[in-house]
Amino acid sequence: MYPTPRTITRGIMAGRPSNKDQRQSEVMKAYVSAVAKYGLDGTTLEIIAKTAGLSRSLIRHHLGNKAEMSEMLTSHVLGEFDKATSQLLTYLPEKGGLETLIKFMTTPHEDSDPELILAFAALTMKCGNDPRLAERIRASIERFENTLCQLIKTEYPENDKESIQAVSNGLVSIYFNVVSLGSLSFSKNFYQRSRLAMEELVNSLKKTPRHE
Amino acid sequence: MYPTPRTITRGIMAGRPSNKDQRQSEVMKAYVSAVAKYGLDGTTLEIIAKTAGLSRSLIRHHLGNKAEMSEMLTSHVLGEFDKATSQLLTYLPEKGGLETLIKFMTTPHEDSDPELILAFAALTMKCGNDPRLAERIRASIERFENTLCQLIKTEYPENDKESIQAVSNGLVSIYFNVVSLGSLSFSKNFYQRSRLAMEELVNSLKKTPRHE
DNA sequence: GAATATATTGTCATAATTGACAATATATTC
DNA sequence: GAATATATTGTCAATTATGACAATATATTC
Repeated sequence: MYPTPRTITRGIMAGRPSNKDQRQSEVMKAYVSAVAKYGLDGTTLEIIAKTAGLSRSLIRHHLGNKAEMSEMLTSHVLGEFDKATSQLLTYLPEKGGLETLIKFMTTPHEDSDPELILAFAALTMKCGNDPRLAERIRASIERFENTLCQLIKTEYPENDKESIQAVSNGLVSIYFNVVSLGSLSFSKNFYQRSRLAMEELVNSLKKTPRHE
Repeated sequence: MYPTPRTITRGIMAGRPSNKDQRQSEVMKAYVSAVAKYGLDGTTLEIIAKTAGLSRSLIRHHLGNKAEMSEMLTSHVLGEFDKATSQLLTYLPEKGGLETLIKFMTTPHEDSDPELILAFAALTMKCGNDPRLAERIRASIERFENTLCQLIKTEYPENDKESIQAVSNGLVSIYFNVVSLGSLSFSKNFYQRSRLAMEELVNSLKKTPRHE
């Protein structure tokens, strides 16, 4: 039996220090990985635990039951996606602008970025009966598109809003497509075609004559 | 107990006529619907049965166990996708060409076409550990892209292969994106942007001067 | 109507997934 | 070292998904 009830706090801080925050981020990383591989429903607590190298019970202790974990995953994925979107605006101009971004978007990666997008996609396919989730995802995608619009506007200021939005939409679509089909092991030509498509989209905009 | 063994055939055709083929196509339709809604792993035999209006046991009788059903689903989805691709080549030119196709691809549908693409996408996300499946899907997508290349070549014959392939890749990407995000209930502007992006891609090609 | 082949329904055992919580271990304050 | 708060591990019951197959119903040939 339980020796003593342990809910009485005497106002003094004592006891083993909590590592809940660290564990949560560890588990979330594993969760995203697992969802990218096995899908939202295909991901069991057992799989998450194994991926994270922790026991299932421990995960339950730190993160709650599966419903609560799903909610956390949603917030985590959308949050990370938005964070990446914001960083675009901050770091991209000094890194080489659109050209660099296109190169990045059409290069096969093995780091965690694609996993995030795949988890994002998995969430997207799950909001048929969840209008609130749909609204959140829509908002994130629109933020992404709008951020791209700003970047495009910086390099191609002469163009009207509609054209820039169309190009932005095209770039985002091709990027999502590249990531989503990443596990199909396409040849380099596939990525080459995607990159060319992005470039042709951007080239459809009016170029500003450079100062000399 | 079973009254008599029933495996002895006397060479004469008798017995209740089989409706296995019809049942299979009914179940496959329900299966695709369910996968589009609940994902590949989220789709249980129970859900399929309910969607099809049949009992789970009956489905098992006609279609086998879940592994066998999954294999059938794969063949069915890829087959239907390829069939649609072939029909493009046959019917599109007489229906108005690329312009009509772009309009079709960027119009929100509620029929079974998006469900098929969503099931296709669900399959795609499941081939991380299944190189053979990946190969089949890749082949289907490349057939789709190549078919589109032929159609583009017909209307824009002056362009080199690379440009046409890039445009084709872009159109396919945007189309997949539109369908995949279909459940997010985007505003009409979203579809408008996607359509404009497709049009700008096509307009990036050299136009052949028309005969007068 | 008898024999037969298939459709359809129903039932049961097993495995997988999960939720709840008991039990133990560890780090901290005093 | 005592008290305490948390981490970590372990166990068990409930639910669900599934496979197997028995039992019944129906349509066909003769």
